[in-house]
Amino acid sequence: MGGEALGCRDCPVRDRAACAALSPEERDELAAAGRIRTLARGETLFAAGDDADLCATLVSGALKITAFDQDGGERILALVHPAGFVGELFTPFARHDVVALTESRLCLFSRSEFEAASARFPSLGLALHRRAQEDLHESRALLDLVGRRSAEARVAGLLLALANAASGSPCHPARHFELPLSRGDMAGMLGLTIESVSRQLTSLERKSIVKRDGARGLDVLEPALLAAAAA
Amino acid sequence: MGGEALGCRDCPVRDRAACAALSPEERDELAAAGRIRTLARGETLFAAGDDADLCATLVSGALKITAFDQDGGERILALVHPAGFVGELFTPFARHDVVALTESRLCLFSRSEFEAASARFPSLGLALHRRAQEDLHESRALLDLVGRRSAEARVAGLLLALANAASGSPCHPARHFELPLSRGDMAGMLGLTIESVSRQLTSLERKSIVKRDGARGLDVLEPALLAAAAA
DNA sequence: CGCGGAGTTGAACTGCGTCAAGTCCGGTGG
DNA sequence: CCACCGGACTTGACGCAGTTCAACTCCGCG
Repeated sequence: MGGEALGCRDCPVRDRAACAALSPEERDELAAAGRIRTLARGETLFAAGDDADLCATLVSGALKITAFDQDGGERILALVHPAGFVGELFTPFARHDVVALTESRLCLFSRSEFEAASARFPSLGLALHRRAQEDLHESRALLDLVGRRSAEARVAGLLLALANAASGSPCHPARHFELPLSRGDMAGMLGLTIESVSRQLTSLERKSIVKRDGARGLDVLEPALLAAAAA
Repeated sequence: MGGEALGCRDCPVRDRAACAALSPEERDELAAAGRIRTLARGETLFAAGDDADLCATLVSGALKITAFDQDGGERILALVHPAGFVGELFTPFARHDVVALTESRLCLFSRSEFEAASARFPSLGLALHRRAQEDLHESRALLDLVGRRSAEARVAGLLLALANAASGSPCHPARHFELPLSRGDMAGMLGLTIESVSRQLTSLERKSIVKRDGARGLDVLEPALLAAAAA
């Protein structure tokens, strides 16, 4: 529960997160209500069914939002990247688990305080609304990726999305990056098995489209072919 | 482009739609900016790439939000039920097609006027935010349904969702209703083929869980078994 | 009456899941 | 330092659920 005070001045997401919509004075006021928390890889922020009394913006690292199908299989519904926001603002209980994929730093608020702030500062509420809309589009993009596409297309599409997220700029993929997801996580996102993901990776490697570098590193050798495979 | 004036007093969704958050005077003011439009089955409200200068709440009928994979296959990303809201508030272009599944009545606004109104009336902006959050949850629920579940579970889950939507109350399914979706639409939502959907329907019927009544009618004989099949 | 679109059904094919080894790697302890 | 272990990942063989392809039925409509 490491609760330090907030240092907004050198926050890496200070002008992309929801709070970037605030004036410096307003932000200071909000910061007084929040605190920093660090999550180790695999640690869960909150679980489905918990009181939804927390919310947070992600400062660094990566989170997953997961559900479980009756037989215990994990389904990943969304990834959260830095500057992303998590927490239920309108429902009494959390609907899904939120778990750190890598060591992560969060800017944590009590939900009631955050709601009060977004009522007081309309620009904050608007920024959150915009963010919810983006989450919706990402969710639909994932839906599109997972529905009725071959295993190769799904894996290629996910790698492309991760490469785009890894390079700061959203439209050209990073040439080299570390996968934040285990094979099991990828399988859970794509609705495949671990084995299928692994096979598709080796297949993409045999075609010289990507190259694995250790368990988690990845080189994108042919971005165009990767995009084509994702079609 | 049938543009009548708005008659909010006897609007069937007057206390469930976003505008229900407004006071009567505020609503009158908003209504002055909007107009009613009727869409025939199959007619499209706007298409991906269009300027996003329109938004609307659905008064009656049903819409689908669709994308197309390269080879022309249709993927349905979401359904819109009465009181639902469509339109991009934060992006310059529409991302997806929006098409009427059945004859539908919409309450139509220009986007700029609607944005102005939601800036002027914070409760309207908040109601839209809440609605976006609900859409997000629905999208994730669909993601969960479509990922790694058997064809039977997907069809059963969709029928259950449609039955719940058809009964006004969201938690007990209607015993009899008309499917707003064609087989092709269902297949497009679930990531299956038309043939698979058809087979699963006959299978559910053989198990006496549902009963088809003409091309579109459906009786839910055993809600509990249907829910079990959707697990 | 004949046409066309939507739906159903059947038979054969195939991509992915399942199961079962096997490999790689980091950590722990002798 | 090496030996051993366990977890994450890879690879192979096989079976099956769902796709594909191809009739065929049903029904509304000109």
